[in-house]
Amino acid sequence: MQEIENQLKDAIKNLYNLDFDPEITAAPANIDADYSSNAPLKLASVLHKAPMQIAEELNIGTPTAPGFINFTIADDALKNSIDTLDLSCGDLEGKTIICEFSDPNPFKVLHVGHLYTSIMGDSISRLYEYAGANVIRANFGGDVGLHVAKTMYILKQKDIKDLTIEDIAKCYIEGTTAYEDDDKAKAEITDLNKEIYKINAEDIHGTELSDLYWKGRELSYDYFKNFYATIGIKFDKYYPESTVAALGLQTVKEQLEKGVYEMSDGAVIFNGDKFGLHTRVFINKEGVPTYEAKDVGLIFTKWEDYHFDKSVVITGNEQLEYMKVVLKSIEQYAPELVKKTTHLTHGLVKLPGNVKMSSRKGNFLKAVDVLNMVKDELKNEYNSEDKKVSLAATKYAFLKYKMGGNIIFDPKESVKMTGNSGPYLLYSCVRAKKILAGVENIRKANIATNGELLASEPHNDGRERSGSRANVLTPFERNLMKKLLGYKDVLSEAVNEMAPHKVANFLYELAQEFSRFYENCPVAGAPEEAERAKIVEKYLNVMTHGLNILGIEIPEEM
RNA sequence: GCCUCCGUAGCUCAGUGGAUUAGAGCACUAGUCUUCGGAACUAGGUGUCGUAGGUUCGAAUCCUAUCGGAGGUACCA
Repeated sequence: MQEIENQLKDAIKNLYNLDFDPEITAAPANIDADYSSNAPLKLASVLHKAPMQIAEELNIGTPTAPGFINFTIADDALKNSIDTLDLSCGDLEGKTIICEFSDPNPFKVLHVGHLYTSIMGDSISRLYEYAGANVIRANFGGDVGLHVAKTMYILKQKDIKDLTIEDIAKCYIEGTTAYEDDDKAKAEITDLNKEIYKINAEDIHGTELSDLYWKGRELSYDYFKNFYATIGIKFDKYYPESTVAALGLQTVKEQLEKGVYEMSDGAVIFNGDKFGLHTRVFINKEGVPTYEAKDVGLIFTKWEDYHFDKSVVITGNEQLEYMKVVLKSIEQYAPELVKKTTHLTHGLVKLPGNVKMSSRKGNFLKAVDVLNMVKDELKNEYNSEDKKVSLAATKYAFLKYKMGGNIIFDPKESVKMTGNSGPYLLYSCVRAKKILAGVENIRKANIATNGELLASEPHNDGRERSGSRANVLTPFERNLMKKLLGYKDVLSEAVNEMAPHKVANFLYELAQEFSRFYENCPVAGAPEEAERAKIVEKYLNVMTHGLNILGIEIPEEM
């Protein structure tokens, strides 16, 4: 494929003295060719010639109306390309990329949205690692703030001996209700909020309130770490909001004097209206830094810690314009940091019927609920408790979607393990492994009966020898091989666009090709055993590689 | 009101300048199996690509308008 591109490029250069990067794509299934280029159509307006004329003048491949050039690749060339298929990529070698995602708040439970962003963020991190970057997975969360005060307000009224995360979750819902419905509670929670800031900032221990706070905080972080471990994700760095709040506060105050931020109604704001954005509060009239100021502190802290080449922040869509305001304000005094920062957003996870989940109201799906539903399905339908399979099903169910739009998570549908699903991919890999094991067994049996030398000869069962079968690959073999050759392009697209779903969808299509090959092309013991085994091996390499980018491991059996 | 994103098959989604016929999965129907494991394969689609204009040799894809949905819109995150 690369050779075709180079040949075409040279032909264009020689004939028209033009530097042009032709696009080569896989030909559509109903066309009798393997690859195709639309270069003549693209060149038509530049050269002021009819596309077909250009296609013919180039004298390469097969010119086809209205101006495509089609290419058919010979079996030997195809085999050679498969043999030399190289998956390595060093585009981001030496770069440091900090990837922030998941961002759960202590004193709250992890819901399905956290599961989604965690899986997505990890996969994007893996894409960068594949490209050679040093990736730091960062996790930012509010260990101080109103939500903590709301939870603590209820928590301190109760006499709980062994505090659990469920207690905390329940108290948060009660606290939010009290805050919204009861003015007296609201005032107390506001005071409590300031008190908690103080406990945190001055590291106060020994009082009833501070002990409860530190206990709850520790419990939350342990709970997060345990959960991430069960889904196979590890963060390199936790940034509790309290650790960046001071720097944020200080920075905003400094820039207030320089006129970037302004006072309004007793609060420090950034007037985004000037930039076509909206205005937001960075320090509220109580003197407490809001999330905005903390994000200012965070970006500078990240820079001090890592001197990153790129900083990716993944959050929900609802923070899109919020983040624009924050970044626009920072751009006024640290434009180089903003230039290195990319904000990626994902949609909400909703229940069928477009029901929005709300942790404040308590009608939501917890992250662990989703894992359990998948586990139950696997147990009930396939009598299996394989953790790799249930995790693959969960991860793939989220990763196959393009990031950005809302996801409708139907618990019944999303746990299915047929069709375009993680287990389907794994199943094809397990089959591929069985094939290779079968081939190996035959080889061993041959050694036992014929000795090492004879057995190393190509397998011969009286029919044609495999070496004599050049240029008669079946369509099933050809399709699978061509698909395999398309993997690298998909990978580089996925890296550039930070789009794991492209890898996911490619792997599914690849697995479909493999299944067709599997149904139609026997390997072990067949005359074509040697070259087919090579294809299967390559398939397994590519699948292992791609699934690794999705954070999915292949089991031995299933 | 203003800003951002989305609208593709009954449902959930890919495709975002290129191929006479816009693709997958789910669901539904009918087949394939003494198999290298059936979590599989094959066959079955009357889709106003939200609507209307425009740009282009060519538009689901780009532009404009419009309708519908979601999110945001100063002291939550």
